Amino acid sequence: MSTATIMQHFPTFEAGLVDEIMKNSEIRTFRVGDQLMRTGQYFRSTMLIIDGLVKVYREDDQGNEFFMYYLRPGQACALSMICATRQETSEIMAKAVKDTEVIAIPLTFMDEWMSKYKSWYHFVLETYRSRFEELLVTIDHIAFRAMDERLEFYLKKHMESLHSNIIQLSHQEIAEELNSSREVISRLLKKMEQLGKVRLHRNSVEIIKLS
Amino acid sequence: MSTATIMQHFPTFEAGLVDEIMKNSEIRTFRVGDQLMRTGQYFRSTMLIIDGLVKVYREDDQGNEFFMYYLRPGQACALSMICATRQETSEIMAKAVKDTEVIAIPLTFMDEWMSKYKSWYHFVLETYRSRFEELLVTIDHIAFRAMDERLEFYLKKHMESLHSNIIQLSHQEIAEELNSSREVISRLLKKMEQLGKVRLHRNSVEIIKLS
DNA sequence: CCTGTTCTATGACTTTTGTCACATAAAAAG
DNA sequence: CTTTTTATGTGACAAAAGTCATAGAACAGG
Repeated sequence: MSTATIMQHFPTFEAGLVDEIMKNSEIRTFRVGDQLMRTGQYFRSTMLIIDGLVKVYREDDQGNEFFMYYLRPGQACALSMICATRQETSEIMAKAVKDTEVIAIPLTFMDEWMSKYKSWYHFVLETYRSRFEELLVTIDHIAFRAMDERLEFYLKKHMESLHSNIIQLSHQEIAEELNSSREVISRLLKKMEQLGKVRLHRNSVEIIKLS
Repeated sequence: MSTATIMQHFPTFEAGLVDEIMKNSEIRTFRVGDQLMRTGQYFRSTMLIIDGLVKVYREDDQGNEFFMYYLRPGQACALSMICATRQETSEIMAKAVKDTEVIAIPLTFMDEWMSKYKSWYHFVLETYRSRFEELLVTIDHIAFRAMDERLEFYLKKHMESLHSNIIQLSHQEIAEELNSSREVISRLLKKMEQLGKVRLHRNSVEIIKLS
């Protein structure tokens, strides 16, 4: 790991903090599909994303995975930052959707850095705030919107995060992430295709123009 | 406001912090139904609940109110604590369901106290963590559960928070908080009554035994 | 190529939830 | 003690979403 890598993705971090990160943390790499974090697992470190893309899910007891939001380079998992004091387990699952590199920082440094580095303090609070707001938006959608709107929103988020108008997922996979069923998603996508919003291919959806 | 009042509800706060709170904050009281916070409003202070009970909602653009969680004495609104730096507006609405007293602390003290008082620092992080987890549980319910289960869970939370097995709400009001319709709630409650789980009265639901 | 597997399409049906209409019951107002 | 208002109960129906069954299309591996 180089100083430049950290500074590139976390430009607000002051020099002393960058040094400490260099000294005390390690790089971990995950391949597409790997889980960075499992439901029920104990946290040992905070992970800062420096490359790739991560999807964060909430799981229920029957193993259903509900997609909540993306983590991009320059971001971090909010939950892992705060479980420092009480040794808590993860309430969420996170999965790499591109090959991903993270900086893993042992939780023992959290409290110390919070008071020592203003930039770290602001980063942690901002991480919490932004993840909280993502959750609120997620709640909006499942509480107030019907499946067709949720699907469109899902495709839009996906497109923005992957910087691609082609979504490499089967209808089955999309259905699971929205906690719906394959047939429902197939039908809604078909309707969207007829409206010229998408084009459907095997294992992928090409986005033409969303409202 | 007395030192004792603060120490009673926030026993972890150290003496210096209690003094600062006494010096720099004011008590505000709200009657049943009053809004402590409106969607779109600017934050000017953080509010610590010392008496009463507050419900926190997410609103959509059509004015639907979706109930998320309760705030009890000893707790605080997570969002208001973190919007200190960037002057952000509220993403939520909070309403008193009992006559409520809060300590209103101007946001200008947030950063200073975070580094000065360990107990404040832990309180803020713990507030964030616990509200985050409440939101995750909320998401579980709307994503994975059907209305009958959500209704039972709603009644259970209500009962725990109000320390009463009688819920003083009309079917209409319950329906609005679950973003459902009056008829659906009436029918589900009727079914629950037949199963001996509740007894129905005008403008109230008496909880007998929930699963 | 052929063959088995996976993915998608779609009709028919069920269940759940939401809506409309109207009846009845309970409380409030006069 | 009426009248009016508000809350609840319920049947009938509509719409959305989930399930089942089945067929065909696309691909993968020999």
